[in-house]
Amino acid sequence: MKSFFLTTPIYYVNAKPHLGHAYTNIVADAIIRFHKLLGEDAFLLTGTDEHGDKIVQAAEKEGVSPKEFVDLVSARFQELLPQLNIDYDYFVRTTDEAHKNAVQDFLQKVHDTGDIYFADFGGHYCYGCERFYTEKELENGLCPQHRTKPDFIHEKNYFFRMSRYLPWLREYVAAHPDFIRPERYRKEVLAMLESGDLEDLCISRPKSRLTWGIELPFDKDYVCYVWFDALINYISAISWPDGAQYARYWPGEHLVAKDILKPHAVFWPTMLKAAGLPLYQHLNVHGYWLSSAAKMSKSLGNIVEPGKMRERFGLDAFRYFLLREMHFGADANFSEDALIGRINADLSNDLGNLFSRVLSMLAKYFGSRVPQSEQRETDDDAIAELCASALQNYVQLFGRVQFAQALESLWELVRALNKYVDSQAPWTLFKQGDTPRLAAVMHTLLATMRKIAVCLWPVMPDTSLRMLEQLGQRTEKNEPPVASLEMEITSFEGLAADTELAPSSNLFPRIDVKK
RNA sequence: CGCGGGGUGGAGCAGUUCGGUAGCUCGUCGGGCUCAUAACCCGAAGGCCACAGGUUCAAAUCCUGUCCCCGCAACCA
Repeated sequence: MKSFFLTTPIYYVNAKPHLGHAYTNIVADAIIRFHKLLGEDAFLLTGTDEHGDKIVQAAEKEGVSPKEFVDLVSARFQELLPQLNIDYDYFVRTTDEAHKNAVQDFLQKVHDTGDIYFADFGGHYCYGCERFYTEKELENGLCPQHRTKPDFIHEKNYFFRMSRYLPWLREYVAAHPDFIRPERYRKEVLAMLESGDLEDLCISRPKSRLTWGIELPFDKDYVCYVWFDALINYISAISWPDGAQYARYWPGEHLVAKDILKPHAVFWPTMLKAAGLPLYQHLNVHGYWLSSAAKMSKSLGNIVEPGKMRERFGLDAFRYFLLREMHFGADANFSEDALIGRINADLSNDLGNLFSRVLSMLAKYFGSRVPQSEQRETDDDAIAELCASALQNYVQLFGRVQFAQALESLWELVRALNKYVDSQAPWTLFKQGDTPRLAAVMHTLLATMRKIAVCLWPVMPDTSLRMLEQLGQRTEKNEPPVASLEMEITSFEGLAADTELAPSSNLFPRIDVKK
């Protein structure tokens, strides 16, 4: 069985989860389910990033130890996952012993090759940002974020000789168009690599300044700083270097938002290269949800709370909206009007109503049993052909993380079915007593609806199964409804005659817009 | 001249790689149907594709220049 491995970023635990986290998780879950639907052995990793100064400060503010603090917040992130129906396989924490050991192994390995060196470093350090600034970056000698004067600190630190691998990386990215996607971010990375602004990476902090971190294996007076800690979670969680899971699942792919493009597109590949490990297969980068055309932020008070959306509109409708509305990679606007618009137009009117009208006709004309189909005509064949091509596009686009386009392709089929109902006018066939023709039309409708329901499982897992149950299909909670989606493309069969159907359907009630 | 993305009917977007009748969804207006969740189907109005040049038989698409918006720094996916 083919294996598939996907990671979300590990979330930094000093803030409350919001729409962005929900989106990343839902996309990750949809991708994982898509691969399961293709019959693959898919593994989803998510987790929390728990080291650093800010954690210590936040813990102090709450009057608890750093360990107690991260336990609490990490749990809060983990609790969110079942609420969004995220089918993850492992939740990694950077405070896990296994992770710490892996980070130390990795550091030692790179140190042994001579790519980590110790050097004097002087710079303008802002304690608020927990980072050094160059002269150029300062504004009037002040930190651009905190508007405070940074301290000039002179200290020795460890550096990763990243510059050595940059020319190689540039070649690699140029030669592999799919490595970073969508294209816009690949271009941005290429520009970064060609700018010459990138240098070696400072990877340590002296313990005198920071203790809440992983100790360097080759110097007990230092802890590891950010990226050599955080990024390694992607392999520490699957038991690198010696575990069976690592052997089975690596290399996998990553899903991140655009704010952490550089670490994932530049630092991480060079780190892997230096340690002699295979590179990941794809870096999938998504954009931001904006609220009234502004970035969501606590200070603007335009935060969207996923929990509330779920309660009001249903989880699956919410998931559908997020995947359909945002063109993966680009920013998108979130508004309740847009959400309600999608629910009413796509889900209630097009899809829900299709199920409602067809199942209701089946109840009237065939006692809610799948009729035997014998008399197929060219109109029916046209639907079967359209169905095959829509599914093929769906699979292809979904695989390229183009979810909006994939769903659009599926909806072309949904709309075609509504049209087909009108053009065939089963109610007229019924009045005329043309049972063979009526049976063929109804069978064509049901068979296509079944395919649509199957395709939607990654996006709307619960509703997909509900649709299939209404079509008399046997389903298992949280299991892919078919063994292989690809087989569904090549054959139009899949619905046995005489199967008992639901007498009626109301999958997505319309949302009344009060004026 | 820092780098990147974007500017397409009222709204949101696709199309730009490899030039050839400007497309989709929503909204609006008119009609049809009656199986259905006041839904579905058909038709119509509405765009000098940011602006100015250029290449070409032909440009939203290629080239040059200009203007405007957004990221690359932030509590943040």
